[in-house]
Amino acid sequence: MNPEQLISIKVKEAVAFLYNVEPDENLIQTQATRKEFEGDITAVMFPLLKMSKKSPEQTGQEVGEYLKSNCTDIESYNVVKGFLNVKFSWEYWMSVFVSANESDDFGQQPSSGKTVMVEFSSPNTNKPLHLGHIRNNLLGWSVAKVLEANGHKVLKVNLVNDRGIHICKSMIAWQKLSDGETPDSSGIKGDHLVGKYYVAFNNILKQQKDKLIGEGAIEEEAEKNTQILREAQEMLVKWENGESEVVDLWKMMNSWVYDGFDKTYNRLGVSFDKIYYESETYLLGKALVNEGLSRGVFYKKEDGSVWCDLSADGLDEKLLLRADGTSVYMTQDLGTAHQRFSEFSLDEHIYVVGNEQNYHFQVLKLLLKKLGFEWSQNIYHMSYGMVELPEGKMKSREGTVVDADDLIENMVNTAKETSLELGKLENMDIEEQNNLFEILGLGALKYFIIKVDPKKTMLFDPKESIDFNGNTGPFIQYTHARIMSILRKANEQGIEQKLYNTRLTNREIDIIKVLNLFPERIKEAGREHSPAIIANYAYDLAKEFNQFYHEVSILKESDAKARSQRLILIDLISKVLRKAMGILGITLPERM
RNA sequence: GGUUCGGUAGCUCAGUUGGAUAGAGCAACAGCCUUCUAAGCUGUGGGUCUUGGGUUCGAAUCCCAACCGAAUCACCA
Repeated sequence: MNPEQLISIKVKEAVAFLYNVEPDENLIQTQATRKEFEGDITAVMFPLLKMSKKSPEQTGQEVGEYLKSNCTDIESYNVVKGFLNVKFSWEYWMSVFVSANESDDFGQQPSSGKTVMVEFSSPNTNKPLHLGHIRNNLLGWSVAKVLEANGHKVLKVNLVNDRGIHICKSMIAWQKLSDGETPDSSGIKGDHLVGKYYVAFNNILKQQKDKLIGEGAIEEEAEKNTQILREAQEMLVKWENGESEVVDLWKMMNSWVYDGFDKTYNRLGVSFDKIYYESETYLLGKALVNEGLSRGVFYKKEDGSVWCDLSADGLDEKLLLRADGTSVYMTQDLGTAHQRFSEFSLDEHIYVVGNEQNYHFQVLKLLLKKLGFEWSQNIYHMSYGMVELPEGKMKSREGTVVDADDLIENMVNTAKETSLELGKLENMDIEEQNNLFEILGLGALKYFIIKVDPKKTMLFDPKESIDFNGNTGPFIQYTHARIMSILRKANEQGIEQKLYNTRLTNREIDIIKVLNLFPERIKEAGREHSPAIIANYAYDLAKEFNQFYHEVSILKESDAKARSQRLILIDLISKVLRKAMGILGITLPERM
C-alpha cells in the first residue's frame, strides 16, 4: 500500500478512536513531507480540529501517538504548527523497494480492457513537415504510449490531407516550371521537392495579383482573379471528375511526398497502426447530414446549403453542405468520427490537433450529440499550443518556418560535436558512434518539446535547444549511461547483486520514495493526457540519482551487503528511466 | 464583441484534491576531477506568483472583476 493511503486510513482510525466521530474522507489530507522537515508523509491537522476540539499542536500529538503505537511501520512523528510529520521505518521502505524490484515491468498498469484511438500528425501533402508538426507527432506518439502504460489498447492513426486546392497548387507549378524534375533526377527529398513547387506557385500568384492591383483591382478580388489560381481550381474540378491525366500526376507527386514523410517519421521514431487518406474519406458524412436534415436537427437555406443553428449553445450557425451539395471540413469529420466509432469499439477517441481548431472540435462534439450519438462525449481534443520562435511566430509565407529535417540534422550534428569534444568514445566504432549521435540529438529535441505542458504555447529557442546541460534529454541519457557503466563494471568484477534487506541510508530512502511515485505519475499523465508529467518525473529521478552518486560510493562500498543492494537499487533506477523515457520515445544509451 | 486558453525569477519552464519559508534549469558569481563517466555535484544572488476584491484557519491554486497576450468565430483544411 502507498504510504499516503496508509496514513490516510490510520488517521481516520485515530480520529474515530480518539474523538468518537467518523470523519469524512475529504477531511483527511496528506502530502509528501517537505524536505526541510523530518518525516516522509505529512497529515494536515486543521480540518480535524472541529472534531478534536483541541489546538492543532495537541491534535497532532494525539493522532501522532496513536499512529506510532498502532502501526509498526511508523517509526516516529513530529508536529510543526498544524502539520503532523510521520516517519516510516527503513524496513517499510525496504518492503516498498522489494515489491517494486519484483515487478517485471514496474509502473505498467494492468490491462483496462479499453480501446483508445489517437489521431495525430495529419499532414498536408503539399509541403514538408516543420517544427509545428514535430510537436504534434511527438505529443501524439507519447500520449499513445502513456495510454498504453495505463493498460489501454491504443490505435495510432494518421489522416493524411492528400486532396484539395493546395495540392493542385503544387501540381500546377510543377507542370509549368519543372521540366520533368523528380526526386531521383534532382536528388531532392520528395516532400521538399513538392514543397518547392508550392512556394513557386505562391510566387507566381503574388506577381499576378500585384499586377492586377496595379491595374486597379481591389485587394480581395485580385487574388481570386489571377489566372494561376483559376487554373488550380480547374485542376481540382478535373481531379474530382477523375480525369486520368490529373489523377496520375496527383498520384505521382503524392508518392514523392510519402517517401519523404516516411523518412522523417522513421527518423522521429513515429509510426501508425492505420493511415486514412482524405481522398478516400472526403465524401463521408453527407448521409449523416441528410439524416439530421430529415430529423429537423439541421435546416436548408433557400440556396440549398445545409446549416446547423448553434446559437442556443452560444455559438454561430455552422455550414454543413454547400449549395452545390459538396461537403466541407466539418462534414468529413462527422463522417470519419462515425465511421471509426462504428468500425472499432472505442472507449475514447483523441484528436491531437493544434489549439487553433478548438472551435472546430467544440462544434464537432456538439453536432454529434445533436445527432444523438452517445459516443460524442468520448471524443477528446488534445489541444496543444503553437511553437513560437524568438523572433515570433512561424510563417510559411515569410520563410520563417523551421524545417523538420533540417532541425533534426542540426540536433544530431550538435550531439556529434559535443560528444567528440568531450572525447569519451575512443573505444566505439564509427557506426556505433553515429548511432549514438542520432540517439542524443533526437533525445535532446524530443525532451525539449515534450517537457512543456502540451496546452501551453511554447518558445523554441535554437540556442537553448542545443544546450545539453541541466533539465534536458541528454542529462537523463547521461545519468543512464553512468548507471550502466557501474553495472558493467560490477559484472566484470563479478560483484554480487542481491537484495539483503540491509539497513537503508536516508539518501537511499529518498530515491525509493521517488521510485515509488512512478505508477501514480503514469496514471496522472493518462488522466491529464500529458506526457510532460512523465518527462518531469524522469528528470527528478535522474537528479536524485546524481546526488546519490556524488555522495556515496557504490562499487567501493566496504560493506558487501550494502554494496550488493545498491547495485540492485541503481539497476531499478535505470529500468524506471528507460520505461519513462521510452514512453516519450527517447532511447537511453549504454554509454556516452 | 462572443468563445477558448494563457500571464510564476533577467530567460525557458515545474508547482498534485487549496497547506508549512513558491521550486528547477539557463544566464551570473564562488567552489569540487590521482577516487564508480565533470553532458555531473555543491553554494551565492535573483520573486508585490499581472492587478484589485472575495471565499477561509490557510490562496500561485477556487470565485468575481479588470488589464495584458494568444487562438478562433470561412461555402480553407
